[in-house]
Amino acid sequence: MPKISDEKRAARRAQILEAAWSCFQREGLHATTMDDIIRASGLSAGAVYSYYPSKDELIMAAVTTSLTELSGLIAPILIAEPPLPPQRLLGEVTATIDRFAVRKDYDLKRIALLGWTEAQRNEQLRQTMRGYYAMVRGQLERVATGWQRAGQAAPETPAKDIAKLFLSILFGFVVQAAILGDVAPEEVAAGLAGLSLTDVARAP
Amino acid sequence: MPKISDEKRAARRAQILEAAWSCFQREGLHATTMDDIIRASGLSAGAVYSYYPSKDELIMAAVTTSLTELSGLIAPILIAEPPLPPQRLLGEVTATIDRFAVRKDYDLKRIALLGWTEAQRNEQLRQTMRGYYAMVRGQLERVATGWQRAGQAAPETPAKDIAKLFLSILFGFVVQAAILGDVAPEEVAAGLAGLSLTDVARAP
Amino acid sequence: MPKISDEKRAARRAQILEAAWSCFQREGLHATTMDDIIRASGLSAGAVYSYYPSKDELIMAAVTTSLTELSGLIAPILIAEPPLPPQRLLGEVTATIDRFAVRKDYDLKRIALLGWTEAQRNEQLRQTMRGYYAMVRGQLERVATGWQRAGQAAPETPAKDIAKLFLSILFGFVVQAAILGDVAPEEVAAGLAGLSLTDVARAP
Amino acid sequence: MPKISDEKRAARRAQILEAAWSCFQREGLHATTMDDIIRASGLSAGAVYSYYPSKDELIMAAVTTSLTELSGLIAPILIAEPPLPPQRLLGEVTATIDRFAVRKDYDLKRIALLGWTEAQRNEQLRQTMRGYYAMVRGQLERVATGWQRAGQAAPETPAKDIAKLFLSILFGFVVQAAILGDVAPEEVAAGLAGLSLTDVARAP
DNA sequence: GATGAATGAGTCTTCATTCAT
DNA sequence: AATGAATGAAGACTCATTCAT
Repeated sequence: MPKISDEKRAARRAQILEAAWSCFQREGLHATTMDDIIRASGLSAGAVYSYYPSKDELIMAAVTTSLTELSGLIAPILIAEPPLPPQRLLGEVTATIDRFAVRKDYDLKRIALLGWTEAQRNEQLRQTMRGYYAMVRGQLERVATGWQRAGQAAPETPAKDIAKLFLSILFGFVVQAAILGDVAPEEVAAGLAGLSLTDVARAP
Repeated sequence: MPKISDEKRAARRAQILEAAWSCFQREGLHATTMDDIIRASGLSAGAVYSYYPSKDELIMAAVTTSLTELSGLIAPILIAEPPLPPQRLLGEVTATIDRFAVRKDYDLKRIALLGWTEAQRNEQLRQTMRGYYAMVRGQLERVATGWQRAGQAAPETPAKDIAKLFLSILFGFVVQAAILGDVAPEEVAAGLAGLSLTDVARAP
Repeated sequence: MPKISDEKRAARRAQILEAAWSCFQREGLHATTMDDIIRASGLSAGAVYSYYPSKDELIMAAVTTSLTELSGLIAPILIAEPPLPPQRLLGEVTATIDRFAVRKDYDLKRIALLGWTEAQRNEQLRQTMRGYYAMVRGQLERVATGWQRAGQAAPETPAKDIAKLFLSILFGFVVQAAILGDVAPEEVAAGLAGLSLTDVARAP
Repeated sequence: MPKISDEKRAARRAQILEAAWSCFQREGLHATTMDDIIRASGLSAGAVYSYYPSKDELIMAAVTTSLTELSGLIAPILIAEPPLPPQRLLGEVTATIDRFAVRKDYDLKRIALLGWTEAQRNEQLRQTMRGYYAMVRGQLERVATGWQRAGQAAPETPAKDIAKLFLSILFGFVVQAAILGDVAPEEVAAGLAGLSLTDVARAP
């Protein structure tokens, strides 16, 4: 076989990653064997290893790629100017996360949980993840400041704290949906609205 | 040989569980070997196996015991009548979670993440966990109803949604603290206050 | 496609052999991978395999070619009539062996050791090697007879034994130079002279 | 099983080493698989690995143990005072090497060749080996000085050169016996006598 | 003729579990 | 009851070789 084209190479990598995702999500990162992935990918051991030199690299790729792809989808929502009001923003972002299971056998929420757990023992992954979430939290902080300006958040509360609260809600949505399974984006959004008291309070 | 007393037996089980926690949290559930735990416990392989017949049982015990112990600490806060107002409740519960970590070599947040991940592939654990969190959410729903009665939550929002939002915040606090590490209980509580707009709105 | 010329074919074979030598000597016969050789040769896997159909063939070629090339250099020294006296002959032959190593990335002594070791498990190589060394020993026997005629060796000693001793010295020089590294041709020659006692004994 | 006695432990190690020797000598160091050794030892994979933590350690042990055991046998011959005359010494040492196949399936000469080859790529082994042979050569130098005092070697030749020559003969005997197989200790000894010319020269 | 991606049997090593003492 | 040596199935990864292009 002559040299393979770059697209074909990328397609093969994607094919392997797809297989890895599907196995990881079913069995977890460490309980998945390379053989599982190899069989799922439809390729041979050697082929898989020629694209990803070790199981660890595959794990890193599976997790960071998820992170990056999700990032691409969420950023536009966070960047919108003026920012969406709290409940709307929450509804949009959680819906995006929920919808992300674009590919068959791929559920972002499960992968996210796996990645968080793995980050506890994989320093490199931990760093990458921290960088990524720090960035998201930065964007949320900007959004929070916008809310304060728009009278949608208390001005005396540090925007950073609002960002932390909001990020918690997002993370928690992922966990709750993954484990209990009965949480819809609208529900958390409604819950936040219920706790905000905005309407109630404003109704003189 | 004389039969071992029940207390001694319980003490041994605790000793092994302690060892398991410390290893699990450092290495993760699957990357931890029985040998790690055996060495950490200071007992022999045979002894450990006579108390926990398999690694899976040990994993189950480590996770469910955490769940139960935490439950015992949080229940009183949720049960208080009348319920604490939203921000206070959040502050109390997260602080309890945070404090629970103090025990040497034991960090509830890490164990929780491990447990959630494991629940994805262990049906029995998943059921146990669901049951437990469903109960917590039930309590939260009762609390939310209390808030609505007290004018601390919008009455038209389903109490269930408020409970879901609140549980998300708790889960998310655990994740954010485990990964980013720079989140204090007061901060998320303040963030919620900032988003509630209660004071602001009520001002005029 | 045009058939490749015989010279070009021979040049390619030499190029591959050169690459193989350089790898073998660095890593040993079995720890060298075909990929090492392929990369060192600058050719493709397919190309290398079209010249040498297997790793074993390449090993055989690397070892026997060395043997043959060395043979070509040593034969003239052994054939000289009348034969050089013992110490001179030893000096010349070891110097020739030593000099043969100069070629970049090629050290005959290392290759010889590899070949000897491989001959222990490769029957074909063992036969080839035996034939070759039996021939050399035959030449040495002729030389020994010459020495006896010239009064340079005891006439009552079987010439064959002298040949065996002499071949041992040569083999041993290779080993000692390869492992200890601090042995010069003149030194072994001088050592033999010292043990010969010729001058001393003849003195009175 | 309770703690094993030290002797039993040593016996097991010996049993594994024996198995390793027998395989190494048949197949060579790298072509031997751990599975070969495991099967030959009659133990399980885990057991073998609990005594020798890696194949490399086993190789090191196999080679250095040979070196040490041989050392114990040869040292007394070299230390004798006054030293045996050259031919006798050569005869004794080569005979000792030859006889060394104490154990079934163990041939020192083959192991020596394997060790020398391995030392080319294993720095640790190379160092160990150098130290060992440097010591032997030191002893030979002392012997050579004795010969010179006794008029059995030319006094003007550096004793070191005589030692180098002698060590070459020993190494070469090993190689020649391993490859050509038809060399007896007496023959090399006789060959050296024939080259010494002692009797001839002394005749008049 | 040449290329180099793909194959898959085979390698070393680990580790949950057992059981003779 | 307790010990810890032993088991052996299974895991990650390699590498000689092939063959579609």
